[in-house]
Amino acid sequence: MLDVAREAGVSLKTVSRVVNGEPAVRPETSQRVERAMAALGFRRNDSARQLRTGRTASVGLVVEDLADPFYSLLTKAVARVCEERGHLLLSGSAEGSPERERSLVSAFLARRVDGLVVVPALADDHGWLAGEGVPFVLVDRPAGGTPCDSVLSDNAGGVRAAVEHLAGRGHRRIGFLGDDAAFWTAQQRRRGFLEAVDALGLPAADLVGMGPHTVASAAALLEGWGAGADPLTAVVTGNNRVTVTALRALRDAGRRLEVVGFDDVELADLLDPPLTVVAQDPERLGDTAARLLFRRMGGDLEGMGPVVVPTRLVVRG
Amino acid sequence: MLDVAREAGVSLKTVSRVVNGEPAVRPETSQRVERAMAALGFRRNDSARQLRTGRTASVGLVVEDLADPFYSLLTKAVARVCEERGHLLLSGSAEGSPERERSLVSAFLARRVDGLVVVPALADDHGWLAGEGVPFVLVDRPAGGTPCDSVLSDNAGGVRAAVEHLAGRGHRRIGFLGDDAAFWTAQQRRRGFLEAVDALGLPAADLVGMGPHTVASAAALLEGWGAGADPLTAVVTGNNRVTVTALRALRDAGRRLEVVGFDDVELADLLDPPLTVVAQDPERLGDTAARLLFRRMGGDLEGMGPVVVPTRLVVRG
DNA sequence: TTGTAGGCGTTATCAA
DNA sequence: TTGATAACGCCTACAA
Repeated sequence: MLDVAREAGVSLKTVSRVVNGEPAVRPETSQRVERAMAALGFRRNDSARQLRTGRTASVGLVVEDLADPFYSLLTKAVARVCEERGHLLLSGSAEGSPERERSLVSAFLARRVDGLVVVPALADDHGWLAGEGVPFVLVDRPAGGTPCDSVLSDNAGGVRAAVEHLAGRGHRRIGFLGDDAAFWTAQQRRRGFLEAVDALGLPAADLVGMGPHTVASAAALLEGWGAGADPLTAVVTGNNRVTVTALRALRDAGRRLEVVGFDDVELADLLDPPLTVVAQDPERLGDTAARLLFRRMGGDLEGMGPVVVPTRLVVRG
Repeated sequence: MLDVAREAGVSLKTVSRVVNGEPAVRPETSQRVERAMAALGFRRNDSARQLRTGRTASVGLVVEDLADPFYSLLTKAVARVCEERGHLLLSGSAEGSPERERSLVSAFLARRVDGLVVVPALADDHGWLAGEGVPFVLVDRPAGGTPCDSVLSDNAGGVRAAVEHLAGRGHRRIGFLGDDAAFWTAQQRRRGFLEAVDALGLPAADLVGMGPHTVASAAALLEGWGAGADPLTAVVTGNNRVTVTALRALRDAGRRLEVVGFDDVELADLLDPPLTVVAQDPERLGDTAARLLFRRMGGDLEGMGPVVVPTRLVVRG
C-alpha cells in the first residue's frame, strides 16, 4: 500500500481511502491511485486489516462429514447466506469425534471468526463453547446443559407422518429399523415411531430394531418380524444409511415389503417400487441457522433456544 | 499476550516462546506461562501472526458446486491433505460462473492463502491466475493458453471402456447421450465414444446426442434411434445427470435398453436392472491435486503439466 | 480534500 | 535463559 502511495504520489491514507471506497477523495486522485494499484498488482492484505479492525468477516462451520449429501447441502446453504453478507465461510468435518470438533473450533477461534455454526459430535454440554464469547448456533442436534440456539429437524414428527401414511394404507404390523441409539436423532425418530403406533393403537413395541445395521442384521430382523401368523407388512427406516441397508436385505431375500425411508435418496423414483420417504430439508436447516447466527452477531439476543424445521412426506408410486 | 506476560510476570517474548513451543525456556517459567494462559483464556491471534510471518497456513479451493457429491468428495480429500499438513482449507462454489470464480480467488488471495486448487469454470486461459504468483493446481478440467498443473480424469478412456464392455456383450448399435458440448468433459467423453466405435468398426456416428437433455429430449432421441430395421440396443450416458434423465425416459417409455453410465450413482445396484457405470475417483483427484499443490508450495517446480487419473468400469448385474 | 501519528498482536533481531 | 524493541500492513483519530 505504501508502494502504491509512492507510485501515485499520494499518502498512504489516501490509498486506503480509495481501497475502501471512502467518499472524500477527488475523482482525479482516485484514478491515479487506481492506476498505480493496477500497475503494481496491489491487493489489500486482509490479515492486517483484520488485526486492525478486529473483525474478520468470516464464519466457521463444523459438520460431521462434508462429503455427506445432507451436510454438503447444509454447508452450501450456510455459504450462500455468508456470501450474501460478505462473509467468508471456513468449514471442516469433525468425523463424529468430539476432539476434532474442539480442535476445529479452536482453529476457527484462533482465526477470530465472527461466529460459528456447529453440528455437535455429542449431545453433551457445550458450555465450553458458550464461554468463548463468540456467537454460535448448533444444527441438526442439540446439546444438553447450557441452553443455546439450535436448529433441528422435526425428527419425531417426520416418523409419525410415515407411520400414519402406512396406517392409512391399511398396514397394521409396521416395524422400525433405526440407526445406532447413541445418536440423538436416532432416539428422536424411535420416540416418534413409538408415539405414533401408540396413538394409532397398533402393536409395535416389539417391532423396533436399533442399529448399527448390516445387511445381514437387517435381514435377520425383517425375517423374524415376517414370520408367524401375523407378519410384518411395512417398515420405516431411520435414516438414509439404514434405508439402503434394508432395501439390500429385502432384495437379497426376494421379499417385497412397503418401505418408508427417513431422508430422501437420489433415484428413489427409479426404484421398484418407487420409494416413499420423509425428506429433511438440509438447505433450510443451514439457511435458518446462518440467518439466526447473523442476527446474534448483530447483537440481537432475543429468544435464544431451539428452532424446529418441519420434514416433508414425499409419497411415491 | 501482553496480559499473559503480566500475569505470569515474564516478558512478551517469553510468552511467545511458550506459545510456539520454542525450546529455550525453563520448564518452570513455561509452566507459569501456561497457567496464566489458562487463567486468562488466552488464544493466539492468527491474524497478527500471519501479518508478521507472511504465511497463513491456508489453502483455497474453488469448485463448481459444493453440494454436488463429486465435488464434495473432492473437497473432502483436499481437506484431509490440508489437515495432514496443518493447513486450513477455505472453499467456495463458483456455480459455473467465471466471475464468481475470479471473485472467490480474489477473496482467497486477499487472505493470502499459500496455494489454490481450482476447478475452472471455463477452459479459457488462466494466465491471470499464474500472474498472481501463488502456486495453484487445476482439477477436473484443464485451461488453455498458459501451461500449468492440472489433475484430470481419463474421460475418453472411461467411455472407451464402456463401449468395449458393451461390444463384448454383443451390442453393435450403441448410442451416446452426452451433456452440453460446451463442457470440456462432455467433449472428451464424446471423443472417447467416437474413437471407440471407430476402432471397433461399429456404426455410430449418427448415434450421438449432446445435451443439455430433458427427459423429453432424451426420450425423443432414444425413440428415434430405436426405430427402423436395425435398432439401438445399448446406450452410454455422459454423466450422472444424463444417466438419471435417460433412465427416467426409458422407464416412462417402458423400454429396457442396456445402459452404461459415466459417474457412479448411489443405489445403482438396487435399480432394475442394476446399473453398470464408469466410476470416476473424485477423492483421488482431490488427493492428487492437493499433494501436488503442497509440492509446488514447497518450491518443487519439477514437471509441471497435466496428470491423468484413471476411471474404473464397475460392472453390475 | 488530504496527510500524520499511533497502535492492533504477533514474531524477529539483537542484546543482556 | 530471558528481555527490549522494531517491524508486519492496515485503519482510526485527529490535524492541516
